[in-house]
Amino acid sequence: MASNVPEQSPARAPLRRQEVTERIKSLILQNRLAPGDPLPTESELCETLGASRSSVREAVKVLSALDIVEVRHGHGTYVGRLSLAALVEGLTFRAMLSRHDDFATLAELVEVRQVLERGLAAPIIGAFDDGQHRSLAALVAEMEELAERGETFVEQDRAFHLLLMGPLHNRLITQLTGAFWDVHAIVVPMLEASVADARETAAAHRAIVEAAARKDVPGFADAIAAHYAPVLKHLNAKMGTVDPSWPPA
Amino acid sequence: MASNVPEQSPARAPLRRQEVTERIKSLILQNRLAPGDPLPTESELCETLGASRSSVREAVKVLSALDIVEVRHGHGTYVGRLSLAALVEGLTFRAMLSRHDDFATLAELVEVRQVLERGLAAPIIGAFDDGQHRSLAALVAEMEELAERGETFVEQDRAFHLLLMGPLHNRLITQLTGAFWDVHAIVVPMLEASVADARETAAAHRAIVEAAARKDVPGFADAIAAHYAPVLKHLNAKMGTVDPSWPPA
DNA sequence: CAAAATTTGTCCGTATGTATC
DNA sequence: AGATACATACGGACAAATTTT
Repeated sequence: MASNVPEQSPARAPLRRQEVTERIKSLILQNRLAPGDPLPTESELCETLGASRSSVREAVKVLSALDIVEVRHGHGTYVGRLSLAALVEGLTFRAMLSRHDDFATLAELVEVRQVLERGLAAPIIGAFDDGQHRSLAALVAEMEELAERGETFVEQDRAFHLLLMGPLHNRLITQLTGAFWDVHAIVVPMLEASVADARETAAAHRAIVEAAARKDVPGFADAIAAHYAPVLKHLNAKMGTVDPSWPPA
Repeated sequence: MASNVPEQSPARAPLRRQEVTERIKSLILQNRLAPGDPLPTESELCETLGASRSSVREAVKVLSALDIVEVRHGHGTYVGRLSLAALVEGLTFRAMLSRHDDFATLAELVEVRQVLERGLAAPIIGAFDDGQHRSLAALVAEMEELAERGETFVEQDRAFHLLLMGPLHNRLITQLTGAFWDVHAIVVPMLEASVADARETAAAHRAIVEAAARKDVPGFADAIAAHYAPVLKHLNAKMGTVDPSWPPA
């Protein structure tokens, strides 16, 4: 059960690409660069680091996948936004791969989202103010309007949950919320697991806002649970379901 | 090689590497491969996908960074373990980059860990049984023994928190716990932010186990809070601290 | 508008290191 | 130890995208 830290059996020659990767990271750290700051060009990195262009490029691509670096074709290489894009891509792939047997991965994801929001009930309500109330109420109104017309409201839904977390001033929580939501939004349509009734979902969001406005912590937690309950029920009901017609060519 | 179809305006030709990346992912999905299953060799992928080695290699490196693919030098390419290694690397880098100004990133990380464990108090206690009690108590005993000798116990600490989450049967929660813990363990030593007193930490873990054994949900949540409180206090106290002597050459 | 300069993207050929039989 | 299969690394050439002149 060793954690994923150095493994040094027979001191093996470190791979060239790995060396370059680490040195680029050090370059950013030691120069205290910020997202958007320019990095040396490929050829400059080749000279500085004494590596071929192939090695440098592969290293840059790895860092690009982690959003530590951002590459713009014909323009240059820059420090990345350090987002959780890699988490989204990894979890999305995992969910799609496990989908054939069951929907366990997706259900686990929903559980985590629920734990985060329920566990943060007290601080969320503590920081709940009028401005936030108005913004959330407006989003819910949009949801209800769209639901009545038989339309969906993915954008409003995402904004709602992010806005709920915003006042906590914890960027990691906000980004995790967004990341988990993104995975869900990407995977669910591919499962053809039609979402719950839109009106029901809109009503659940309204209940969350109202509980928060009442400063009712247990009520808020219950409203969160009620919001996720139909999703979890639906996923658990589809366990074992297989759609052999997907993915298409 | 002139394009007989002049691509006009917004529809930009997708990059070769991106195409290859997607097709390798599709290859895994459509063939329902599992972690450890072998993938075609580089040259085979070049033929199948009609791309050069460079493009294939860069694509494979990206997938390797996400642990969707695993490359063993001189052996072959295989489906990866789909771990959260990319999350660990990304968060670690972010924490080290933000360290110059403050310890906000690390503090946010600790908050998330706390929310997860506190929010899961009820299900954890619901699934708490004798075997788990013995395992956790044994770990705590080791901690106390090591603390008395003035030693640390990172391995026992990591195992403790993973064991706490184990019975929930939610792999995502378990992996997130491990990932967050890893980031913390990697970053903290680099900050020279000396950890709290080992005996105090061991005692906090014992309090958690005892509350769980009593089936005392609020007591468990309080014990979790008491466990993280000194860490958060310490991080907040160091806000703005800068150690110009790091990193070394 | 057009050409040039800069930078990343792609391809090829070759040589080397590594693991397995 | 040798042979084979595979990934790693290098260098050069040209294509594509972007900005500047």
